[in-house]
Amino acid sequence: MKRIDEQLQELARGADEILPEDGLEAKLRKGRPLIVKAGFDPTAPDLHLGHTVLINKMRQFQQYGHDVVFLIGDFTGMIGDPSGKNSTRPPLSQEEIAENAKTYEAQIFKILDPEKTRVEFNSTWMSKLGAAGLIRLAAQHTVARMLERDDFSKRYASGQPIAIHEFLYPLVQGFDSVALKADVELGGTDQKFNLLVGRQLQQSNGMEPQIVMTTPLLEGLDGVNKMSKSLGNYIGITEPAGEMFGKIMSISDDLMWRYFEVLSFRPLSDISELKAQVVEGRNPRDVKFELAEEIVGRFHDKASAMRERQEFIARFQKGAMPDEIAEVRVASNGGRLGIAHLLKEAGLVGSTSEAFRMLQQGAVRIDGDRIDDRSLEVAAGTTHVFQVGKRKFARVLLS
RNA sequence: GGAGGGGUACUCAAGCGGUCAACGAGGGCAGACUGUAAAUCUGCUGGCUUAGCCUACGUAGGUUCGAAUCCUACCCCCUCCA
Repeated sequence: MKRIDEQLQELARGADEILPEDGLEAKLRKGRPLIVKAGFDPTAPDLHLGHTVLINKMRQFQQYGHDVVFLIGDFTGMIGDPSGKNSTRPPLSQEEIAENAKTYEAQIFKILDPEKTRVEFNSTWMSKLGAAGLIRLAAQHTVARMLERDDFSKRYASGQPIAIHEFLYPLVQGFDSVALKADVELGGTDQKFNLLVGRQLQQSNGMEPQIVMTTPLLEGLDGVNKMSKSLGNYIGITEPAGEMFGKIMSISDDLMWRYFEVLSFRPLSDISELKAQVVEGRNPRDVKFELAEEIVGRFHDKASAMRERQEFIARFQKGAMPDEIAEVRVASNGGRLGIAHLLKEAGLVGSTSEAFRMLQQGAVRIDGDRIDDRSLEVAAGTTHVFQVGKRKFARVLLS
């Protein structure tokens, strides 16, 4: 096991809060592998880089030799984390849960070591607990403490309903820590309350309370809002290599350092070195290349990461066409086809109206030559590369 | 149960009989500049058999030469009182 102060420094990296502050060091000094728990929702996982901040943290613990538990909250899933929606989710079937767990594994094992990761389901112990056990559990916490949760107190103050079962969510999550004898629990900043309930329940059960570590919500591509699917500012970890590379390259220089901190596996010392190089005049773009290559390499492989880098240079620095352009067959009706319709049929624009707009704005190129003639017709039997904007290409065979 | 307010394009939000495919802001897209950065500037942002048509302002009707704007009914949201 590595030296404790080195562990501490890297483990604290990018973490939002560690509670209590000096608790982690005390735990590490025990000199045994710690049980590190992080819980996940059992609904169909479609992870993006924002989610991986937490998983990366799990990986770090794993690398330092700790016992990392990937906990799938199949029991808690029935409750649904309180959000004011005030509805109980229909429980997922055994099959669905198993399937979602597999999907999780396929995604998280790009980061975590499958050999060293314990995957658990909280229904294992929760379904054995029974009604009596649940009542005993509920007896260990008070309404006043529940209402400390920001979400609850706001709703209570403004007269919004809080269903009783919503109180069970933090309790069950906390009980998971009791059942697993967790030393550390990781979660997003929004989980802070739930994580702290775990501490309290462990104490009630005569255990030493776990350390709570929260990871920040990662900013999305726009650098302002949290990365989320609904805002469209995300990088999904199953995205194609080219997409992923391009998206990382499109982030601002400032944001790049943030991503380095929480997404890169490189030690902090490397990152300080890179920062120093940029101050000395190194082009930040080249540093960004390194980040993009590392991330793409993680979720695909080294070879495709390098390929995407070459592709990127050729395409955007030298203005070349991409190597691989999707081929599309488009049927003309009677030997010719108007440019607007061709672009629509080829899927480069959403409507003919949009095609006309793009033409007007000078966004359309045929074989690299800009065209703005909206009445242009293309003869059948020809093949050309059509381009709309900087990134949409199609090789169109007009028949 | 009673009283009032409101539903407009991706979002927020003007308009309250014609000049409204609908002000403005955000977002998005495109162009310029670049490092496909960021910032900035400019334009666009319903559809089509594209320079003219068609469909759109909660839903369905009605009044009118003409309605997002007026009337009726219905649906849905919010606030206050009980």
